[in-house]
Amino acid sequence: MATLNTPLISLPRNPNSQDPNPTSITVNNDRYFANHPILSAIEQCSDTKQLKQVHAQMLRIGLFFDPYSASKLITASSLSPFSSLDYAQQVFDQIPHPNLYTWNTLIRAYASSLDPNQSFLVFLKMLHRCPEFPNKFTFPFVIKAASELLASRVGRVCHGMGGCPEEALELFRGMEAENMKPNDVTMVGVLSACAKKLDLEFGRWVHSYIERNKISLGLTLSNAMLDMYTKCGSVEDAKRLFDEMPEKDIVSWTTMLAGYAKLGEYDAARRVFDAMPRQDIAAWNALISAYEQSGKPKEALAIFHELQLSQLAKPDEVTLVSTLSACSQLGAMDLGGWIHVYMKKQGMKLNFHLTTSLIDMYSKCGNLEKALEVFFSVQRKDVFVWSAMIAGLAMHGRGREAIDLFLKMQEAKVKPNAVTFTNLLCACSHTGLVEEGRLFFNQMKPVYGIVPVVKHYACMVDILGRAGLLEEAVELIEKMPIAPSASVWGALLGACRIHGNVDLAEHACSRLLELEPRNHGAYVLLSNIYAKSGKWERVSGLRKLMRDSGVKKEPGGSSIEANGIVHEFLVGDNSHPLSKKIYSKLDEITTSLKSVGYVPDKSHLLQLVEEDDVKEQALYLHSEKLAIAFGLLSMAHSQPIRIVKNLRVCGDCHSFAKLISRLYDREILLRDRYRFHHFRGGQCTCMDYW
DNA sequence: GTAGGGTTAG
Repeated sequence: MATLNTPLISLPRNPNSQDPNPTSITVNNDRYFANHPILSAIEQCSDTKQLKQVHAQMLRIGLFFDPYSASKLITASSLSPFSSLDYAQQVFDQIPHPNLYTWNTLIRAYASSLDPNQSFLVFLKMLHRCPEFPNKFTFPFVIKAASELLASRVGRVCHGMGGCPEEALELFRGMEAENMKPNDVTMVGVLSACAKKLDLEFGRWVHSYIERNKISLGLTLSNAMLDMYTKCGSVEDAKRLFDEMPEKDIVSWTTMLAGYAKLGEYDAARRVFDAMPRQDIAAWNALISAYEQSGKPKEALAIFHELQLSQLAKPDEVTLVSTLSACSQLGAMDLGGWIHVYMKKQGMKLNFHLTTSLIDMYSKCGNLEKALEVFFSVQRKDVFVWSAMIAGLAMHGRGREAIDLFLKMQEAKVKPNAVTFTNLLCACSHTGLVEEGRLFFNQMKPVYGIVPVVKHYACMVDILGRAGLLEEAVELIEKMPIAPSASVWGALLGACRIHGNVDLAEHACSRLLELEPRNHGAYVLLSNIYAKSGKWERVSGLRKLMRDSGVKKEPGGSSIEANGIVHEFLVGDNSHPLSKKIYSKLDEITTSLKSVGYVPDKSHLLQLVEEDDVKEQALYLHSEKLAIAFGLLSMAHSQPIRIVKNLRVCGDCHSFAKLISRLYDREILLRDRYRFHHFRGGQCTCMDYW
């Protein structure tokens, strides 16, 4: 055994000598000592006595505290012809902090023993004591023989846990450790959990596991696997499986359809839709929701209309949730309201999803009172319902009420989540509630157990920055435990615009552009700041920079719903059939506004427009002005003018709208990228704080 | 028994 005396040069410190706490030097690199000569000596042992000698040697020179080496010892003591599980357990118990590899080895040892159920106990201990999560090596070791009875029980539990994929997967792992052979029903639950966790690697492993264990791949299990592949982002794997399936049903087709649609491959999705033997409502819903969720609300509504015309299927709750969401995005309140009436006529009961969508739709379409009506009309409310209502109040600048609602939510014992806090902080920001914002932000972790993520920091920077507390905002950014995102710098930049801080703006802008070089919003904001302080040469420098780097300003657009039809206007748009009338109406408005002292604020107009175009300023009329003029032309006086804009409203359009609301005695509801502006009698609900 | 389509967000 001369090799046993080989000095252990490669060990950084001797763990077995003076160190009172040998655990501290456990090497985490499993293969660090893979070539140590002692390890081959282990393999040469032919009885327990020899093995014990090697063990002693390993302890003496410290090699034992290397997890990989210790595992070799466990393997030898448990799996060799002279195996002794008791001894293997002893060896294991000497390891101060066994790592995943070591645990796996012991589980494997028990799984191969006469009493495989023991491996389940070891597995439970591992879940309790091992800081690492079980991995794919944990399972193959422990699956030997099992009881079908228990397997199906666990299968059901897995299914019951469809809200908690994590636990379902853990159960599967636990089940394997208990030596229960999973059947196809179990695997459906496991795949469904994979799909929810978006774990492709594990999903692929489960696939091969199913094949290796000859679990019957029936229609349902195949469908579950299709779903796993599409959800985990591999539509290729799904397609391959789909083509191989001897039997397909409507679920298989819909799964493929949804897979393509979610990837934005709408043509492929449509081909699947048209090719399937029959389109039930789920298939329609898959198309509608894919469009709605990828910011294509018009396309979503077009499909909804097609569905109604075809009468091939009846809209259900899911259809209406997606369609309402499309209405929210567009500000299409007539259609949204129609859906609400339709639901009542159908006798549909409001579930949480529908309630949330209705509140969101009414809020985003500008009818906050109606949103509140829905909110108070339902008895039971979940965190989505509460959060949507808080968001609604927030975007309408009713921060105090949002906070009140947040407090009521706790009386109702509904636990707020991260989104609730985003909405709440948003409410504080729009209403300038600095103290409250600070308080809630600081309470998140200690009181509610919610760790602030970057979005919450962005809100907080926004709250502080808007209020002019730029130093405190910068301090917060510097102290952030996570890397500030573009939105954090964006919030700071926005604050610099309000408070005219050019130096800080330049800093924030450059940090933002480091993260998102093509963020045109950053250029526009900085340009606004330069323009406001009269630094025109810097404005043109910025313009050149944008041109050279090929960054284009996102064109502003506004939409307005009149008599059930959504009309869209782009900046300088003259494509509307009533364009001529709209422009002459605008002339008329401008003249009358000027007579009461309106002075167009050109700094917003000039900002990033090419020199030559500036001469044709009329071509660059902001879209909200066109939409307002159209609203005045085509809507009854009693009707408020509701406009949705894709960008933030500029100062000039803001004062323009205020004046119109007084001069023409019209209510104007303008939703911009960040919030609502509710103009009435020459005032705006944002109190000019936006 | 199990599988497809859904809600709040700087």
